[in-house]
Amino acid sequence: MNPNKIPDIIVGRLPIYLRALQRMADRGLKTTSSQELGEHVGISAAQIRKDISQFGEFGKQGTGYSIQFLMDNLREILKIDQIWDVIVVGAGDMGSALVHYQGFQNRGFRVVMIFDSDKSKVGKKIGEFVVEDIVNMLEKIKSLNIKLAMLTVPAVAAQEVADKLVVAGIKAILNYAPVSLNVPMNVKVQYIDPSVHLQRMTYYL
Amino acid sequence: MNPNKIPDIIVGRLPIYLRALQRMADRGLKTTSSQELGEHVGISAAQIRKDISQFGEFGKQGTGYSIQFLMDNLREILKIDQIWDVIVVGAGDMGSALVHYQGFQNRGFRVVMIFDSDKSKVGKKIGEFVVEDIVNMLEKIKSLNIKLAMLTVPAVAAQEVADKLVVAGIKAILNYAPVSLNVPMNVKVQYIDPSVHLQRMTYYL
DNA sequence: CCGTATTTGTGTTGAATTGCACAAAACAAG
DNA sequence: CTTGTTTTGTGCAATTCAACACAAATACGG
Ligand SMILES: NC(=O)c1ccc[n+]([C@@H]2O[C@H](COP(=O)([O-])OP(=O)(O)OC[C@H]3O[C@@H](n4cnc5c(N)ncnc54)[C@H](O)[C@@H]3O)[C@@H](O)[C@H]2O)c1
Ligand SMILES: NC(=O)c1ccc[n+]([C@@H]2O[C@H](COP(=O)([O-])OP(=O)(O)OC[C@H]3O[C@@H](n4cnc5c(N)ncnc54)[C@H](O)[C@@H]3O)[C@@H](O)[C@H]2O)c1
Repeated sequence: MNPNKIPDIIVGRLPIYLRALQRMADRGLKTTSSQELGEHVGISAAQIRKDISQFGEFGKQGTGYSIQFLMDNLREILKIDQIWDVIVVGAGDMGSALVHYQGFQNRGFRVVMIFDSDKSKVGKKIGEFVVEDIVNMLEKIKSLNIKLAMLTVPAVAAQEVADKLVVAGIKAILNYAPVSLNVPMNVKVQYIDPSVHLQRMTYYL
Repeated sequence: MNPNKIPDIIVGRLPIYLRALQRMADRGLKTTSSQELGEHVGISAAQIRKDISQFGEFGKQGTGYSIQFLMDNLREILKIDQIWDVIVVGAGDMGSALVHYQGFQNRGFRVVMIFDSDKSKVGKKIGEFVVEDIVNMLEKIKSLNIKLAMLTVPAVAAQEVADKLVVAGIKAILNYAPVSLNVPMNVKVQYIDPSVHLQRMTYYL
């Protein structure tokens, strides 16, 4: 693997490539080209080739890429050649949907626990999980050595809970609360806010 | 308003600024500065000033920005100085969560209908809505002149449903299905896929 | 085995984006 | 009114990102 610093923007596209490759593999295809992959994901062939070539030479001239081989390598690059345990914090509608969601399987993740502060929810079952009390969260995260969390608490509680997650050793937060989080530089945050996403499109209407 | 073409990347940051401003307004603040706003959203003050100045002069030297005034202008720029009707397609866990979600209020959107193809779901209530049959979707979208849709069907059905949405006149799709969509250039798509977002962070672990 | 078609990886160029720095405006205090 | 402080808007420089274009490698048909 190349020791050079890879731009975030390139890393951000790799999961998109991987997702498209997985769909091709599901349809029984064995090889593809930067051209074909580009048509699927809406990115130029040249850019795809350049992105992939940052990490090594995975294609064959004249033939293109072996889908399986490229997927294996992308998974390794993204460190999802393993299953990451993820916790959910906030056992409301969104937290429940995520716990029920079967789509993390085969994508590198597994929900292992869900936490809430509401005593009337603690102990209740959601899918196969029992809602855990947030007061035990730090201890559980540490003992299970969990690095990833999805945050589905109300906006007003999000920063406070994020602080707890950081203290517990969480290194990446997928934040569903509609608020920007303040975390140390070594902790990554990604945001999902449907209002923001919709607002990015209404400008063009 | 400046007639110049504004880069997508700038438009994409405006909703983030707006969200932070709304939170400041909720806390009773009246003015802010590019410096302060930047600390909240994790973007440099210079960049915020340059982004905002693409659309006009909304600040006062020495004082900063009136939060209310800047919010009003950002809403107008993003065309959310109105309420957009949005439909949900796919009445599963995610579709239900979106229908129940109160967070679209005050952000420019209102869910008005939810569709599904499963006859056993059609007619059932989800929140205050009755699930509509997807066979009536084209007609309903056209008669209500709806431009926005959130797509929460399984990946295998997503492209087919997206095609129907395009035919019906939908101009912006928020796609929750883990697949890239192929749509005409005049239709915008935004993607929400928690696996992709998580995969963008594991690289750095 | 040869000629044609395909497709990668990459050096180079060009475009887009960000960062820097400061004049000019606004305000507050005395 | 003057002086000192704050903060915007923006020209310019630096950096980052994307597009182009092509040599080199491979496959294939005959
Ligand atoms: N439901 C959606 O479709 C949707 C969509 C987009 C974003 N969101 C956002 O996701 C978050 C959750 O949404 P929701 O609809 O599930 O809300 P919800 O109110 O149904 O659930 C929030 C849960 O968080 C728990 N909680 C509150 N404070 C907590 C704390 N300090 N520690 C631990 N748990 C705490 C509550 O007890 C509740 O169970 C919100 O920020 C919301 O804005 C939701
Ligand atoms: N649940 C989650 O937390 C979650 C998270 C991320 C992404 N997603 C994605 O969102 C989508 C929906 O997820 P879900 O958990 O709600 O799934 P789900 O299976 O619970 O719901 C899907 C719904 O779509 C309906 N449907 C199927 N084909 C249809 C068609 N052609 N036209 C109209 N409706 C159709 C089904 O009847 C079902 O009601 C999936 O693509 C999933 O990958 C879900």
